[in-house]
Amino acid sequence: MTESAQTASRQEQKGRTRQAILAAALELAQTQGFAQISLRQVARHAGIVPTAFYRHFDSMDELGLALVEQSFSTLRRMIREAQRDPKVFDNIIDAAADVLVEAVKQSKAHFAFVARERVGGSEAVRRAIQHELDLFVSELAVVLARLPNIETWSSDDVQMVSRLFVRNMVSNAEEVVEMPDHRPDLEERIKDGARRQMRLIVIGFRDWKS
Amino acid sequence: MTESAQTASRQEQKGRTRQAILAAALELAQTQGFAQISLRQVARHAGIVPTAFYRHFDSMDELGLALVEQSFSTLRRMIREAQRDPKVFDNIIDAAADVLVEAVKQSKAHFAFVARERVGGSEAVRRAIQHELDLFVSELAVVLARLPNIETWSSDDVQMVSRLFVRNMVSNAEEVVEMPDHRPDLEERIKDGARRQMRLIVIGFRDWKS
DNA sequence: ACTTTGAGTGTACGCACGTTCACTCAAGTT
DNA sequence: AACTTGAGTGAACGTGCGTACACTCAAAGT
Repeated sequence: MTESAQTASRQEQKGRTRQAILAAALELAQTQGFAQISLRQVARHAGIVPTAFYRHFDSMDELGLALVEQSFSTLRRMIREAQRDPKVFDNIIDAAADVLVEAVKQSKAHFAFVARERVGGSEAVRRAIQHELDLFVSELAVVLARLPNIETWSSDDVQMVSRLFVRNMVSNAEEVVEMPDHRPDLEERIKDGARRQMRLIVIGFRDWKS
Repeated sequence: MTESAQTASRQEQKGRTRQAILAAALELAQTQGFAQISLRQVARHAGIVPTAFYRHFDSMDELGLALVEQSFSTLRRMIREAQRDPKVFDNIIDAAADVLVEAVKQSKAHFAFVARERVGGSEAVRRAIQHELDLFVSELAVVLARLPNIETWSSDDVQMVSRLFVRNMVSNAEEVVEMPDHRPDLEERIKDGARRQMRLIVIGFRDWKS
């Protein structure tokens, strides 16, 4: 990449190339899975020479970790925005199902990456994703604990419900990822399934405690 | 492998080598994931020369499919045996949790393979696993439908509960797989979690239908 | 006793890979 | 205007890969 845009402060350009690498890796990972793509493929797709890759990441593993970070920061932003919506208090379940499907649709590639590499990736990437998911369970527990009905539960119980929610989120995200594009019927089905499952968890939990 | 055992009818020997290849692939897949191991690695580990591999499988993909088949036939055998145990009728939930943990512990490698390649594998392997899991949902639905309490439910409802059970089974299998060896405390925790989750599903479902 | 069959061997090939190294040349600094 | 910095280049290396091909040599078939 001798040139790339006329707007080019040095660090701007570096950031742009970095993003190009991330985007290239994410796209390639879609079809073959991140674990099986090569440094040279990524470089080629990003329009740089293999050795230039090292100016941005020490190894493919570090690229993977950067993608994990990017994926979860996207997710966190969406959750934070959704929390501002007052309907969350009325009906957390429907809101969560909507957010889930919307979020996954909007950044399918990131979710696909996380879903795949969570179990299929390298040791380092797998650990990073598991750590982020654990964090996410705790964060969601905090949100849930503030909800009517739930605010009286013990924090252990809230934690477990949160874990079940996240587990279900992962499962449903996998389904949305595998879903062919432009099939609103399937999408509605998955949303509906997610809603039912979450309701199930809440109801089952409530009744079983009594 | 010029020789391997003195008992050697030709097809016996071929079968033995085939098993050696399958075992080698399964073991290697444990650490790195099946998708990233090479034909040559498998051959080396199985004690044959790379070209001999082709006498048994046309490609690594076909080897993967064979492993899928092997994994699920192991699982099916265990389920079939467990069904003969009368306690299944009294308490399908505890029985299922026991079977799950026992089965996964006993053939950890196969479960690890399935859990990983279900999302991380090649297109062909992924599809094969998904297909087997779909089959399994239907088979389990048949078993469930015969159970007291459940026998009055609609078949759609039974199918959905079955799907949730299987989804949970996959999640818990993943956990057992990641579990370090010789930690009966963790094992009991996972079993307990699985039991609670299944109870949750059943209770939630029953109460919500009413 | 002979021929046929086919699992396993050994060599050799072209290819993509990760990484090294010395380089260019524009942006940023003095 | 001269100097420094560092993102991107391009050639070269050693390695492991999948696969082709000609082979050996016992078991199985006649």
